[in-house]
Amino acid sequence: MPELPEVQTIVQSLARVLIRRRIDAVYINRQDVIRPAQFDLASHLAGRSLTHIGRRGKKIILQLDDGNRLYVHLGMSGRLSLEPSQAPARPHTHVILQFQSDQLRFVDPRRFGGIFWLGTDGSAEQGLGPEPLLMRPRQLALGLRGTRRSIKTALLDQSMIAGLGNIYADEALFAAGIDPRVPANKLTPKQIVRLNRAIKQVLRRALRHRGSTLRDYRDANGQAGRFQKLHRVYGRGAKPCTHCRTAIKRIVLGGRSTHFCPNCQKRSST
DNA sequence: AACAGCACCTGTAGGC
DNA sequence: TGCCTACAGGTGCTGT
Repeated sequence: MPELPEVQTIVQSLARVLIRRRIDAVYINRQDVIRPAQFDLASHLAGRSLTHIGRRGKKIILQLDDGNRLYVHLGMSGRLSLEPSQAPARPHTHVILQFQSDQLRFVDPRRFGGIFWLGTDGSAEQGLGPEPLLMRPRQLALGLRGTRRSIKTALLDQSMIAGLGNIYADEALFAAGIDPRVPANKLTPKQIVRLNRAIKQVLRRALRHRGSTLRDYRDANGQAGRFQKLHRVYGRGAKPCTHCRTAIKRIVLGGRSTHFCPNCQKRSST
């Protein structure tokens, strides 16, 4: 479900409320969303407070006052929601952190997400490429040079760039005027510069609109995002391109649906 | 050793 | 209404 803008939006709303607040209790309804398996999360969290909440790629990183850290990955359907303790818990609420009068609830119907204990030494960097908002064209060029996969598929590879997902990969390629099927190592230097700029531009705009809500994404306060209204290609198959009116095409690349304008995003464009 | 393909899960929307 | 299929903001494993 959530990509960088959605994750960042959640992090911001959580940080505003939870920093320095004590975790009074922890309720685990499903142990198997916690990694490592069998890890006793409750006893490591109870009585602690949060000193920092941040993000790396799509991981939400929580720092505790005893120096331990953990991260939450939301997978496709995960949510972190902050609700009054007495509010009824929705189905698939797997873990609850009890604060004074509120609860932070980890809800994840499909269970592709999870809660990962890092301890004091674990790193959230594992397998992650550069942060797209900080990325230099040279870093992008370096990564893309080494793969013949389609540029779309390459952008979804978190070790290439950390934080893009299916929506923002498609939107960035549209903004850059690049055909998603082009092999990554065939992009010209000019296209790479343009793509790097397009990625940042799309992500910043999405952040300003608090992410995209297609079906069930909500921030920590239950608010939907608004950026879906500004999508130019994602989910717009057969609709007219906002730029040239050509019908947006939907194809499958690397097993993921991919949307693009066959006129604005040409293989041959430089 | 890179890469395609599939598995992991549940919910929902659309066709008949 | 009910049954069936297709599809969904992601990733990790498998075999080639």
